[in-house]
Amino acid sequence: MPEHARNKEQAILDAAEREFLTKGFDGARTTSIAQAAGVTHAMLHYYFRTKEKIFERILDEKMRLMGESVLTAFGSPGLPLSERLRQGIENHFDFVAANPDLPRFLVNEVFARPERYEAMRQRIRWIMNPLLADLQRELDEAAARGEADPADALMLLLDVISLNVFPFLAYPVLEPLLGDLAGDRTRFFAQRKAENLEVIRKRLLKTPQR
Amino acid sequence: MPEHARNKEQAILDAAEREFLTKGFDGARTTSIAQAAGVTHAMLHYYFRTKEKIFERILDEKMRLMGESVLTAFGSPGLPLSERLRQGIENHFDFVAANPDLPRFLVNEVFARPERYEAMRQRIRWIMNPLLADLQRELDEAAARGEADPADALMLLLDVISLNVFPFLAYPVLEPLLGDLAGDRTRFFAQRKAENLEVIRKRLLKTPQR
DNA sequence: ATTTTATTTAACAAATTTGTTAATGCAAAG
DNA sequence: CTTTGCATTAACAAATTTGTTAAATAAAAT
Repeated sequence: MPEHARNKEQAILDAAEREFLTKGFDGARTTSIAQAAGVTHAMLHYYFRTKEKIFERILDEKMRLMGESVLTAFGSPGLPLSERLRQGIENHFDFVAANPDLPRFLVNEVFARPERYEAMRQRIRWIMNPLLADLQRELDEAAARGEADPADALMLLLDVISLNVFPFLAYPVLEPLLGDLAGDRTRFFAQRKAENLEVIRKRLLKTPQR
Repeated sequence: MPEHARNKEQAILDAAEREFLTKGFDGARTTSIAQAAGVTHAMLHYYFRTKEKIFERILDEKMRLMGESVLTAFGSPGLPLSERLRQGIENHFDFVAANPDLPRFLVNEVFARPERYEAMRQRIRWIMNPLLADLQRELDEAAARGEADPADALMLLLDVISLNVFPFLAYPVLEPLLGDLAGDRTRFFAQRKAENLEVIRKRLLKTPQR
């Protein structure tokens, strides 16, 4: 493929990513994408045929990125469990912080059109099930050694992801409540990260109570 | 206002709620709303002028409902802190379970168009700040009595809401990972509720460790 | 009963949006 | 140099979607 074409094709994809990520499929306009990419809107159809096809390219890429982020965040075997979890939470949190509109995009488009998601189910399993099995084994071993309470790996991972992702989704609603942190996005999210680490750390503590 | 008109107006609002909640503002079609309500689409404009105005009615109502749900869930003073939290988590979880597409709707529409939200900032503060202050006082007292670790009320509440809401947002992505729970939505969410209670309970435990 | 007001319908219109197409330019291969 | 194929543009078209309007109908008031 010629160089200048590749550039335009990529320019369109870049513009489409911004447009779809911020406005969703229904809110996105192919003319806006073309304008942002600096091409006539006929070029979009020349390269990608339809709006739907451009969208699929972006959605696939983002789904892959999201799955990969969880995998790379928590996939550090060889470390002690508590350290592995600490690093996993931090890495995952930082990833979400660097891609703050990714979760909303995926939640929306996947939830709104499950048929689009069908193709990904298998892939999600392939990626996540080994990680979950590995994590479960470590959790069981730690519990057997009396270092931690028993825990279900999926539930624990969902705890982490919920705590890491949701504050980014809800930030506009939270911001008026922040008091001295209001307006200071960075400081608020630093505090959230610490809180999430603490919550998960305590979740695993062995406690005789109750 | 005559009875039959009130009925049609209400039928339109009911249909609009379903349409907007499932498809969002951009994806919603006024003709679909009219059809679902059993009226010609001109009636929509007769009663509400514009699509935007119908949407605002729905959005306002849902924002109010959401704020109210948090308030009523956790607003039971007079109980011991741990019991108040337990009831709060359960009530809030049950509310989300009964309105599973509400969070996605609000996250979307509010995040996508912050200008729409401006009017609500003040109201959110009025509703939430007293609750937070009250909860903070109880947390401080419990900590002073040595019954719990110190905690920030807003952070704790955000823990709860994150844990309660996110699994509903992410369910389509989670479902392929559920193993023996796959397909059994009810059982999965029962387990989530128990997990969330446990996470928050442990979050407050006084621990000498670290 | 008549007038007045509110409700409803069908037809229309304007704007937007996605997608097509035919003509043109341009670069490389032969 | 010419031919071939890809890239690009401008103009167009079809479909959709929101909103309007004038006329018809029903209801309420006098």
